[in-house]
Amino acid sequence: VYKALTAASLLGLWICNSALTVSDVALSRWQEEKSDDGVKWKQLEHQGPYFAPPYEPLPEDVQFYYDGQPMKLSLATEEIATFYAKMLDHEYTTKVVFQENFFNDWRKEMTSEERKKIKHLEKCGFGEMHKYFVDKNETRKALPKEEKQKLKEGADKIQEEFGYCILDGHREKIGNFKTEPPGLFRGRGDHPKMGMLKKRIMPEDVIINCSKDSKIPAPPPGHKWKEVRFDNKVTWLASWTENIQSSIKYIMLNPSSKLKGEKDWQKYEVARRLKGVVNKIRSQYRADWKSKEMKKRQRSVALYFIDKLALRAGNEKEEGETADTVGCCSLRVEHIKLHPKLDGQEYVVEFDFLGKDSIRYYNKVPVEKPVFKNLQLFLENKDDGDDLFDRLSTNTLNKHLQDLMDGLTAKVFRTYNASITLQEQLKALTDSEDNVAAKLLSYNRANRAVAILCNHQRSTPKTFEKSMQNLQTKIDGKKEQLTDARVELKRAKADLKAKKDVRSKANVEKKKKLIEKIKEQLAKLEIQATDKEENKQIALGTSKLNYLDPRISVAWCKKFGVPIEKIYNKMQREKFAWAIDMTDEDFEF
DNA sequence: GGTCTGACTTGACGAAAGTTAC
DNA sequence: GTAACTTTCGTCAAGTCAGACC
Repeated sequence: VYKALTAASLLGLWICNSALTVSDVALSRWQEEKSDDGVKWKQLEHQGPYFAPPYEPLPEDVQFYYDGQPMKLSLATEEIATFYAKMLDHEYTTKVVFQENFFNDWRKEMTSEERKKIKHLEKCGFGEMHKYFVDKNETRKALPKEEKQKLKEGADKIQEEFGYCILDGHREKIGNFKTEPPGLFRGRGDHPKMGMLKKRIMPEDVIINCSKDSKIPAPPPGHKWKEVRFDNKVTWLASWTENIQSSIKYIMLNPSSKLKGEKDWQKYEVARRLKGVVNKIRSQYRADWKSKEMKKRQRSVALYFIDKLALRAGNEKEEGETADTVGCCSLRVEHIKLHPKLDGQEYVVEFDFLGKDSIRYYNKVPVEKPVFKNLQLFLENKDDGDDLFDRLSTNTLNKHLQDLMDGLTAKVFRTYNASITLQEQLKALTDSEDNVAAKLLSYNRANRAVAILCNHQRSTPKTFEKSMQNLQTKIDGKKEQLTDARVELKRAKADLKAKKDVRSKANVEKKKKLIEKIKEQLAKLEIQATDKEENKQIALGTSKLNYLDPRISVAWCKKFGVPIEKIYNKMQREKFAWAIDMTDEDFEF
């Protein structure tokens, strides 16, 4: 089996394999082989990144104004001005931090004459430039079909040339093969660096990673790479350091690639191993709630939260460099409230904090008594801004988890709990007698339970109310159709009674069928409306893509005769190709 | 142990593409 | 045929985690 797997993989195929134990064996062998020296590939060849197009100067008649007077800007200054002008109707430009950061960085790039003159942002007139870009956008949208086709062909050609690489003998799609264009940094939430200038990436900034014996990509004419290296222990093809946080950005493979697929598979296998030991781990952390060591108590309470509430680990962050957000280990006193009694429940913890992407986490959770008592203890003599778990770091937590199970880290609990919830919910909600639409509602509801657990929110779509209304109109229309059809059936029946001929009989049957069809359509619409309403502020995509073992979904589809296309779109089917191929209806997470 | 940093995953958002309604 | 709406997908920011170093 292992040989077959390797061979199949080399061909870019996924082994079809129904026996789970067999795939387990294949995986562990693969892991063994992979872990020997950390080698990720033997051969890698690609074209390097596709660079953002150079700045196109504004036409003569589009002007920047200062203090009401038109002012010709140097090219570099003009380019940065256009970044701001383009964003004029975005909320960002109303924020003081954004304005100040932008203005600061902009002035740094000005010529000394410009800097002497341009001293206040509020005297800058970007309006004409803004209008120019809005118009340009509309013109592009209104382009005739053939022109659009030409643009598309141009993009396809670039994708074809830069969008693929050769990895260990097969052609693989690259995820992000373009460098990020220059612009103004858009941090999320209350980000202290929002509005700062994100500089243009040049070939001189880029490190290329490929095989020694491959055709090394040529830098654009007149340029050089920062470095060319041959590191087969990492998976990236190119990288550069970005100037806002000085973090490294990478060009990597598409999720559909073998490399990423195998990694994904491995992730779910780790989560499945957790399933086997989770009860033991749970009794252990319960025991630790009574430990004499403060460190252990904090660790065990934090782990309880991570397990029960699917919180993120919560690494420390550098103050003032990013938005103030937290996860489990970085929770502060101000983020929880303890209620001995609340709404008829005992020992309730009220969480209120900003998590990743500054998404608010708000939850009132009844906890076990020892947890509550411990929290009271942790809070003693602390101020709002102090760490709740002052003796705990994600590092020590993960080291502890590693001791409990090989490969176990805090985030595995999120994967495990998400996947097991999906499996349980699907079991509880699916009725094999239902039609496909109703089964899909059950699937979405199961998916939704996970999204709620993981706190995956979305802002209500701008068109939500309207599209809800439209759907309601459709439903009303269908109802009317149904009433009409019923009247017609009555009429047809009366006709049959009077005439008693074949034609009238056929007509009655026809009307009956029509009613059935309309009823079905109506039910489908009503299900759609329910689904939509329940999904108003919940994002299903993130859990589907990152937390739910796809084999659960594939098995469910097979078991209940739901076409896989109903739950996974094209991209998702490509990403989960490994699971679609190997899973049969009996798969258990 | 703590800190720093490189590599990799996760995440919301919005533009583009696709579909439906008129 | 096109406007209106929905879905998909690319983008890039923001996390997690491990290993090096002290």
